[in-house]
Amino acid sequence: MSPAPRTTRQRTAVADLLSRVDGFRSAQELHELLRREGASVGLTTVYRHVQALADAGEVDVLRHEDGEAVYRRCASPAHHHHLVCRACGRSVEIEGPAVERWTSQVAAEHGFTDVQHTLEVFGTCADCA
Amino acid sequence: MSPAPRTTRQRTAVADLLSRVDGFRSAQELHELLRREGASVGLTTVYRHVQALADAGEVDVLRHEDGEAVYRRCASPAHHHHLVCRACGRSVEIEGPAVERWTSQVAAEHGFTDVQHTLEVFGTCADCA
DNA sequence: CAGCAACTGACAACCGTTGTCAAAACCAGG
DNA sequence: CCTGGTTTTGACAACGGTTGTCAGTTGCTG
Ligand SMILES: [Zn+2]
Ligand SMILES: [Zn+2]
Ligand SMILES: [Zn+2]
Ligand SMILES: [Zn+2]
Repeated sequence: MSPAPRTTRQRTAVADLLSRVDGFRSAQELHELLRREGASVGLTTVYRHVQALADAGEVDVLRHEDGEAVYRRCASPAHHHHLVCRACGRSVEIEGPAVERWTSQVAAEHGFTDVQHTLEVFGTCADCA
Repeated sequence: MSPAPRTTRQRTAVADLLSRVDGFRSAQELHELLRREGASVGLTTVYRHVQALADAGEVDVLRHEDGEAVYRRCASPAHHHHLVCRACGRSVEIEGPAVERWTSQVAAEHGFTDVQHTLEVFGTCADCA
């Protein structure tokens, strides 16, 4: 089984930052924020931790239109989706039981198995409008 | 205004291939398929046409988990989503009026404007299972 | 206080994609 | 048909986000 990860200054710094920040941020943005705070962490290391957290399900990942991955620590550990501001990245966790039902139903109708889905809603938030 | 694009061998080859192929394919896959058919087209040119078709709304684009863009000529010009096979790329166009209503409603509730959404369903199709 | 395994980070490599630009192909107008 | 200009093409280089490398550092355990 996987060995427990060590608690290093860098790991803590990345995890803490993700807890403090509101909205989805790219690895490079997080790297830059850390550098400004003085708690400098190598870019490679930021990538590693951010991915480890994603694998552990502690942060959510989604992709910008250009393919860049952005990360966010969400309040809910349960399956949910996001309403994301295009301008500032701020986001709201949303749930839609009806959508969940619909996706698995339509997939079954077409004989698909191992079904997953991605659903994100993008817009401009009130502050950015 | 934009000048009408010329009908060249390459443009026709890419458009035809997209019409014949069932499922989402990357620019590189399309390039390779064309090369095998003998109708060789430069990779750069494939990228250009595939993007032009996407801009014109004639093909749908979505992104694989790793960020690679894949393209497909869909039967319906109207807004729709996809049920995509992870293994072979084959896909079915799906519509969910309820989902459309739900997304705009929840976005409005949170004061978001200019709302768009992405929704794709991934699974393993019957043939690939 | 070892001593070893895990972690770090500067750097290079990777890969999909986009920019460049000279050569080739289209398409009027003559 | 030619011919001139405009568009298109494609080999190649550059780009940007991400991942691999590996020697040096750091936590942790015994
Ligand atoms: Zn905003
Ligand atoms: Zn869901
Ligand atoms: Zn399949
Ligand atoms: Zn929709």
